[in-house]
Amino acid sequence: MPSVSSRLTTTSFAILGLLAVRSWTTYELTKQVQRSLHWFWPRAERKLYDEPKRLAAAGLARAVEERTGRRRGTRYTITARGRRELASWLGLPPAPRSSEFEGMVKVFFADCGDLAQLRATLEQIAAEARARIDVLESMTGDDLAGRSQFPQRLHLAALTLPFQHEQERATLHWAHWALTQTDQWASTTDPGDWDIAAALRGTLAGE
Amino acid sequence: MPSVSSRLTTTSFAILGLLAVRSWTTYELTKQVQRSLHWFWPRAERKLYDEPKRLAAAGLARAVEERTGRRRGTRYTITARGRRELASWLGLPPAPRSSEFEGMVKVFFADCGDLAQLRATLEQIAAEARARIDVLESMTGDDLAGRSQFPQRLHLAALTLPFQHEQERATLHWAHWALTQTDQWASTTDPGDWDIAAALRGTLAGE
DNA sequence: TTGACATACTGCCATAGGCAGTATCTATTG
DNA sequence: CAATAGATACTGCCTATGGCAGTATGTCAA
Repeated sequence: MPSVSSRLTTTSFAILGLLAVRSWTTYELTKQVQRSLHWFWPRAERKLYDEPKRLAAAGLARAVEERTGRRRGTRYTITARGRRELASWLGLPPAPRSSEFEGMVKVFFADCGDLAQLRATLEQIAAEARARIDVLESMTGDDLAGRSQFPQRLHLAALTLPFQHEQERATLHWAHWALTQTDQWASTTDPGDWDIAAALRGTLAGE
Repeated sequence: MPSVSSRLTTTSFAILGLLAVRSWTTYELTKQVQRSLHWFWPRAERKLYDEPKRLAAAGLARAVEERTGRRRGTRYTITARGRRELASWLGLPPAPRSSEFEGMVKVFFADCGDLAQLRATLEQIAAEARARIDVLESMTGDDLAGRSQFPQRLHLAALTLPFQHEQERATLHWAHWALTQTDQWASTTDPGDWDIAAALRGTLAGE
């Protein structure tokens, strides 16, 4: 059991937010995080078993053990104090965005490998963005068709989904652009006649 | 001293990549990560003192102690084996992108707070994106003006900078759009006459 | 009845974040 | 010349987190 004095983190409040929507078992929480939070606050499944315990220890959630036959299960529900802490937290300035993009690390150091590797990486970046767009389109289609999980929160989904779509579309567009640009490269250390300055100027102009 | 059997991580290869460009002291590495890698592979400064040691222990980098008077310093240089491992790693498929966006967590759970908090969060998201655009424009301007730190790698900067610009512009654009949409909301739980379906349809159309 | 999948959860170990601290050099200012 | 601020250099310590692998039980279809 984690110490009650452990501090609350963004993950704590993110899970509190889900508990504010409804009560969940930890297994349900892991599924819901995968479906929603993962887009902008990804967390390891393993830790989603610990966090609700920490919230309960801090008095921000209540844990109730359930049984299905001999198989135990714990259901977590937010407390009034948890709602107040969450409301307070929402009033604090958010931490800066941060992004982990291993594919971009590979592009950035492409000169240590060969052109086929760089292009394969770009193809993989494009494929992942495409797959994510499919998932987002499916989710948005469900919402439009009235199959929303939480209809009373639809306006919030309508606020956040556009951002995710835009990020994935921008990533797909960039990967395609980069594939086109590198098509004329002689090697990863020799871009041939590629107009670097034009690419940089295009960057400033927002092309 | 970390165990030689410790596995290599994306961070290991990212640091190897910087060592492939030139040799660095750890303090120089922390500054360079802040300037470049941080955009797509942010890492805590504290750990950037450990990682080169791990690379040296694994035979992928060489550490040479220097002295300035009585103040010690260690300079790290990539080894031939390190270059080969880096080249191999570049041929592996990249891990999925992931993003931590605390501001979006707050937007997503805005119904637990009030409208002023939501709008303040959106303003802060916009302010940060704007600040980042300024930094990126300055970097791109330097590159265009021939003040590039590594002119022989300019083609790689011209490949990766457009992506960063686009991400920040898309974020700024979205924050402004969200501010406009929420302007007509009665509260965080009542969007008034806001056309949710139109917003969702706009999402699919890429508006 | 069996096997696959769903549900439920933890131990363990490594990586990573972050705060705070100590140490020394350099340059500027009074 | 002395003091101060900033740059350079680094580690201890503690918590948060990722991830693998494992055990356990229920449900359903073949």
